[in-house]
Amino acid sequence: MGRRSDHSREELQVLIIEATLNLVKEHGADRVTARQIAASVGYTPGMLYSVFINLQDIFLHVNQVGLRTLYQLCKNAQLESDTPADAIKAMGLTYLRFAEEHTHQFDLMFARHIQHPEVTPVELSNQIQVLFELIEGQLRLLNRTASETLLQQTARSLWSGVHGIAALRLSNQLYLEQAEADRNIMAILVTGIVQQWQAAR
Amino acid sequence: MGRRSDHSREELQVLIIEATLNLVKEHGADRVTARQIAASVGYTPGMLYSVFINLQDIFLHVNQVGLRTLYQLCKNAQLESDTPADAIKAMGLTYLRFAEEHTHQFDLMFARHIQHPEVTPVELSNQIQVLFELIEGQLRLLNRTASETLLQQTARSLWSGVHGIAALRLSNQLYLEQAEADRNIMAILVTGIVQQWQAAR
DNA sequence: CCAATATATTGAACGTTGTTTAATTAAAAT
DNA sequence: ATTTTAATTAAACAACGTTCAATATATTGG
Repeated sequence: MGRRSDHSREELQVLIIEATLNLVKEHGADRVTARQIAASVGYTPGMLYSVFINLQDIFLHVNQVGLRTLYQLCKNAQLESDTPADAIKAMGLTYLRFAEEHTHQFDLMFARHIQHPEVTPVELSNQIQVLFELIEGQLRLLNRTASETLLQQTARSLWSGVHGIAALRLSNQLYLEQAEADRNIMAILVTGIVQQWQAAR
Repeated sequence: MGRRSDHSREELQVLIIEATLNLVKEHGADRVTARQIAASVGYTPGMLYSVFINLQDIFLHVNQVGLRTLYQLCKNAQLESDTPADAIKAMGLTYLRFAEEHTHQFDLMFARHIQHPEVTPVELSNQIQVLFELIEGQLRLLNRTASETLLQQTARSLWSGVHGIAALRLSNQLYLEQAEADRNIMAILVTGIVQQWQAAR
């Protein structure tokens, strides 16, 4: 048709990202096609490439939205908690819930090689580091003398642990029939690591 | 050409699986195509579908090989260890090393929705459960009174934790410059959980 | 030993996919 | 009103997984 300008470049960007997010949530990233995205914003596939570099670039932006959401959820969970240890458990629970309720989105965010680039863009890596800092902050409240290095490693140990539970849970590789098994496993992991951290000097 | 019978059905199966494993190791599963596999065993793509259902079926068989390898490596690591706690750490290290040395293969095995079916076939799930039992065996040596439920959950907490570290490590999402950071993080995780398990009743 | 049957393998096709680009068409500028 | 500019499209490309009729070779029966 030629120039339509129903939407500005920025509006188009937001439109595409939101449409893609919805499609991902419904069908999973690996079933979302450029033609689907284009159709759902009322344009042709070619247009997408005047706003983004390629599909991967679109998914990257979708993941930014996801990380922002996850951060807000963790932040809220933390604010509603009484003690630092509770805050950490609450964030873990939030993480598990997010993975469960937004499975496809979670997959896109963390499953390697599903549309992931060789190097994570700085905007994304910054957002992840901010999430780490949320845990580090709570940990520091529990132990003011331990080294910064140990603090960072402990935070990553917690984060990785919870992430692993979420990942295996989603692919049904925990092999425990009990309901809430993942919650219990998380509690074991978190309390074990936190106790050790509190005793560290 | 028609009937060639250079190889029996079973030979062909093994040939295809091995060829695919090599291609996966080199390029990653998402870059491996049916045409590549066929070419590397000296046949045309159509033939693959007389031996396997589809590409996903081939990858599933490749993963069986991977799990067998991983099991053997863990078993060896365990046998070379003096104490149960050491054995668990050694298996964790083995896991991290496997993920690092066979990144693409590891991705295919554990990254959700990279050619994964809705339900994991029983042969695969059995192999994973056997891996769990390796940890459970060592844990039991450290505490003979705690309940079976807690034992299973603790084993999964350890396994998930190590898995999470490997997964985040591979996608460069640990954000620690220090060499061997993943090893340290693993040590923190394992000792924390194991200590708690030893104290449990 | 040759003809008939059975079957392993192919070759070509189908419907998709992501991406590129020339052509088009409408808005903006003159 | 005409020219310029640029947003959008339509069509094409190569590559993908998969299917299936055609084919060529083994195996069988006479």
